[in-house]
Amino acid sequence: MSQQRNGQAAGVSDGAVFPDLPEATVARLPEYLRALHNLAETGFDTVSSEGLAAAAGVNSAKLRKDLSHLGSYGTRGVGYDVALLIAQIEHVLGLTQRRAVALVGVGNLGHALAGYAGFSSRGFRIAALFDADPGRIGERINGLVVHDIARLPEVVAAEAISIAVIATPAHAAQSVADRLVAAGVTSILNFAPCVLSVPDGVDVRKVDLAIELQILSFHEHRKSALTTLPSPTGDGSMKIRPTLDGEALAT
Amino acid sequence: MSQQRNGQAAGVSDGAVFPDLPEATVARLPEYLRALHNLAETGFDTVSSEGLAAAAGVNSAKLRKDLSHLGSYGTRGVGYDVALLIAQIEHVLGLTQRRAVALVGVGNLGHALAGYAGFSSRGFRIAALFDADPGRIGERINGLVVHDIARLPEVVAAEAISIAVIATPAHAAQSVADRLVAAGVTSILNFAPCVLSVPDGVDVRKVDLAIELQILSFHEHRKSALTTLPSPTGDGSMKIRPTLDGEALAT
DNA sequence: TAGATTGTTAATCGATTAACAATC
DNA sequence: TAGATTGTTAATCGATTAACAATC
Repeated sequence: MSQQRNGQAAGVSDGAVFPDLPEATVARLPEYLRALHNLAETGFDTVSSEGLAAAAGVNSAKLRKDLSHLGSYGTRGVGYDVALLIAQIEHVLGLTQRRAVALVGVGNLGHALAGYAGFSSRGFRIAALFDADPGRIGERINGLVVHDIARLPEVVAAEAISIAVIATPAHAAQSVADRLVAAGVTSILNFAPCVLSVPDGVDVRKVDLAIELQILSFHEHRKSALTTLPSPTGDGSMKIRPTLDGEALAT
Repeated sequence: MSQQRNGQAAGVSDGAVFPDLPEATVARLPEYLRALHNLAETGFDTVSSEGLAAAAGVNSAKLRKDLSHLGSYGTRGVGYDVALLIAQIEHVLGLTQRRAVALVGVGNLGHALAGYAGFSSRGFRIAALFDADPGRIGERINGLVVHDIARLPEVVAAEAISIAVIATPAHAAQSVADRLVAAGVTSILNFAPCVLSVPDGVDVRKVDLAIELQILSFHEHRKSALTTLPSPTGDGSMKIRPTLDGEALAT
């Protein structure tokens, strides 16, 4: 059982059909795509690696390295053709068709995700909603009716769904994942704060909102610990910020 | 201007007060913490690296390496004391006090985040809501009133807020970030699909829901491209899954 | 003591980055 | 041609992993 795909992105073993892409590159391509769409709307036909890198928040060496994995789509001395690069990245990401997505769990967070416009505008169609709560089944959200989760196999097949979003409480998520996999889903975006176990060949990505804040909390904690220490640059200045932590500080 | 903290986690330059933690370790500590709370609830007093690693979805070598950065809190031949390790991780993450968080943008997604129970149960208190839409100001969500964003400085100071969540449309996010920073916020969790530019010393983490699906889409695309290719293991078997992509396949 | 399990070492691997030759 | 910018190289850095000595 694998819990998360890692290392090089899957491709055929001889490398003839598709080049393998480093996972770090795959994770950045969507950001480049978003930046390119912005540039296109602003009227740019062409962009340099420096310009695109700035728009995507990375350095230009990394951007060029990433794009070099896709093949050569830039022109030396000129830059990249915006429309061409958009098409190429959309092709690599498999976004040339709109993908149908199932969403399981229409509570607080799931309800918001069902109405999230960003899914629709960036390559996806929420094709079906599911919940286990009898009180919610039949409810309409954004033009979609909430199905009983028992109907997963039927609806997943009918809508040709291969990607699902789990927005249930943590205690229900593993069971939902099992049922999704049994119904034929092969990619899962998990918002429940728990680890999912899935068979090889199924990809899981996890988004844990509290974990994001906890990582920020760590850095806040570090920053406040620096409050009264002498500057490491040796210029004699002190960083004085009020510490909210009330923690013992080295002096 | 920095857009994202990277590399080793910040600490004092001489390393005397806090050990520096690798960023990859920092990002996993919250997952260990969640797993430990589960174990504690299930009645475990002690857990081995093997057991905790399984619960957190990592391998045990990585877990031990991560924990070794905190100091030595395990007992050879026995394992880790669950309560002690919880306390240690919460201390390192700065979760010994409940941190006040501001949320800006109470539209579709922001409204759900304002009611997200996981923030409250895992170390945070949504202390204030803000929006720019006059139609939403004064609205009550989960017992909190939505303030005019013009009141940011005042409320951030009064509530001692250092962390904020941006859940506005992308076109408003940079301006909101600027105002948050001006008001004294030093950590931002950004749900808007855009790059934020902030001064050094301010940490930004970004969650882009569509990007998560696009990364899964890439892997779906790869999986369907494998459909009719001979097995790389050379056992003569074929991976036959119906391809939904309708894409030209090498044969 | 014997068995179990940690904490650390060292090898490996993947990602980042600066520099620059190639070339438009 | 001269200037600009890509694509690639090679060095560096950080993260992962297996193995095992230390030790409970």
